[in-house]
Amino acid sequence: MLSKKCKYAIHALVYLAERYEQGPVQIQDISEAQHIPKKFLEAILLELRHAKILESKKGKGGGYYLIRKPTEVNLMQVMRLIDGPIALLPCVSLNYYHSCDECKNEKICGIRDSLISVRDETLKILGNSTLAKIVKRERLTNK
Amino acid sequence: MLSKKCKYAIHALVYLAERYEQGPVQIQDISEAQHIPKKFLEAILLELRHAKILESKKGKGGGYYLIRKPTEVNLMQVMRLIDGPIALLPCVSLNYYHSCDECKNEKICGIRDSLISVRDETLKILGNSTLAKIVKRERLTNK
DNA sequence: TATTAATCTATTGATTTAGTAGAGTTTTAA
DNA sequence: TTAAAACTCTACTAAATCAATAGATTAATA
Repeated sequence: MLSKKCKYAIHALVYLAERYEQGPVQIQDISEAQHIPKKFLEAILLELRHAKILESKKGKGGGYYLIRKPTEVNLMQVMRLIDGPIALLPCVSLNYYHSCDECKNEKICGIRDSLISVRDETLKILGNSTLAKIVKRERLTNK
Repeated sequence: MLSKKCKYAIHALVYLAERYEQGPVQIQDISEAQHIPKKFLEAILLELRHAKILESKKGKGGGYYLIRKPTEVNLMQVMRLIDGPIALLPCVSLNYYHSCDECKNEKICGIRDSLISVRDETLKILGNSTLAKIVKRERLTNK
């Protein structure tokens, strides 16, 4: 399961993608529109800024805005950033690999194959789910 | 990520599948072979018994054993039992569904489509990963 | 220079995870 | 019939993570 934090991050990013290149959007605005606790959202947006997905502007007329194209930000990146590994076990993770201490021999472990398949399929779908596509989908459904 | 509990459960089941129809296996035995804390394993096996995957025999010569064929127990069942939902959000879960309180309209939510795809692909793979296949895989690799 | 809005540090309560302790019950075999 | 083996059940605990809050600070702008 995704953490609430991650879900919030995704919703905030989709909201900002809808307003791409339309100037900064205030935390308050996102918070109210997406029903995310303001202070919690602050921390999330800051993290996304450190990851160079967002940039911010202080003072009057300030706020947050996307600095990457909505076609270049996907769910895989966001989930890894906020929640960490996507794989179901550390020993099949690409970005957060570490071996299972219990397993004497990883090569022989019969459950890894399945989990590697799950990981690959999941990454394929999430990597393909860009903010642009999500926004497009919402606009179509809303018609 | 799977919990340790779930990983332990899978390893214990694979161990028992290797010994299918060969009589009860003691907790102690599984615990040592798979490096699982004995008391923790006790609780896990009990849960698997309540789920009618295992049965136990008390007293001398007792232990745990599979009461379903290794071809009829798969990772999907075990993960759902021990860790709960496989889906990445409650609102796309088949067995543990509940709506997101924040989302005003689930139909419009653009991220659900991707997460439904992830869920379906994951279920397909995990549902296909039976204990029998895992045991077979380990035996082949071990050759 | 007052106001607006992000930034940063720190803390907190609730929940989950991973495990432990110990008394109780059932079964078998000597 | 009784001792030992082995599962059963209840309760507890430490540590980590999650979800959120508080408050002081800094920067930009009109």
